[in-house]
Amino acid sequence: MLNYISEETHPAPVNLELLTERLKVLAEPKRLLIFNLLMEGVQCNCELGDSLQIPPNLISHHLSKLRAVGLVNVERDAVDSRWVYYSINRAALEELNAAFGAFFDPNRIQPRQPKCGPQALVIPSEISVAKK
Amino acid sequence: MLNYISEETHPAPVNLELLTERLKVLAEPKRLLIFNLLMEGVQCNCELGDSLQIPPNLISHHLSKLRAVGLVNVERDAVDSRWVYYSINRAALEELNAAFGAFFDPNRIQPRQPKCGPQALVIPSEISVAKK
DNA sequence: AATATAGTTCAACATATATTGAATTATATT
DNA sequence: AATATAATTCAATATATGTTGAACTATATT
Repeated sequence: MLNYISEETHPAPVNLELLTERLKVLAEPKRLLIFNLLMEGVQCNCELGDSLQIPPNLISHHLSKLRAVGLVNVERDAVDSRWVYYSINRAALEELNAAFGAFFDPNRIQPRQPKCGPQALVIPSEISVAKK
Repeated sequence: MLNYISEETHPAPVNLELLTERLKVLAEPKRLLIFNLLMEGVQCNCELGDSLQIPPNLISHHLSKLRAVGLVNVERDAVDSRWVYYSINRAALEELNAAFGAFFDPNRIQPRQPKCGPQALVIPSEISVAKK
């Protein structure tokens, strides 16, 4: 696991570890397609596999990754418990949306503050003069 | 490259291929830290490496990935072209934000529409009755 | 009780990519 | 001209993870 050591001097507006974890899971073509189908309310393993032409064991694998980061819920059919239904975890999705929006907010972009390069030698003194 | 074949029957609200590509690049701990620093206006390879305790060649590698998907811009120092300055591509970031927000919008979540499982045998006929 | 069904788990394999150290490029300094 | 500097490129390696086929679990049906 990575040491987010720069957090001390350069704090990010969100939990970077959690954000990375979730993005990693979502940044996979087939999982994003599965996620898209779940957004539409499709839920059993079989239908996901049929729609995407992916074998059920692979669907299982990808769903378990999505579950592991809390983005997807599971539920067994009350009548016939062989069927398993998957759904989007709305709270987790809202959390993800908020975190993503906060971290990748274009308004966070700051202009260059040169601490290296030729200008770094010049500008600091100019600033200190300007301040007085 | 994956065939986004389900696009026909289950269209996503955004270009999934581009979104996956960019998320893949961002879903890496060190790159997210680099990105965070760039948001603060830090830009040369050397300072990124110093802050994050990462060798310059590895910084180069990660920056090239970020550049490859258009999220980061490059510029050489006008006075001393040995220095290279990196910055966030604001337009790309705005595009990414919009796409992410559209795809992961919690309001897109639909209730289950059973097409398989025990209830699938019952409900369709009920619907057709209800429609008449 | 035997068989069928929905789904998961497992081990083996394939593939992608992060990491490392050395070599290279291009420019600036002495 | 020789050396130093900032950064990139390259080949080799390590690591993570998607994919596959077979075995397995649990429940339902006949």
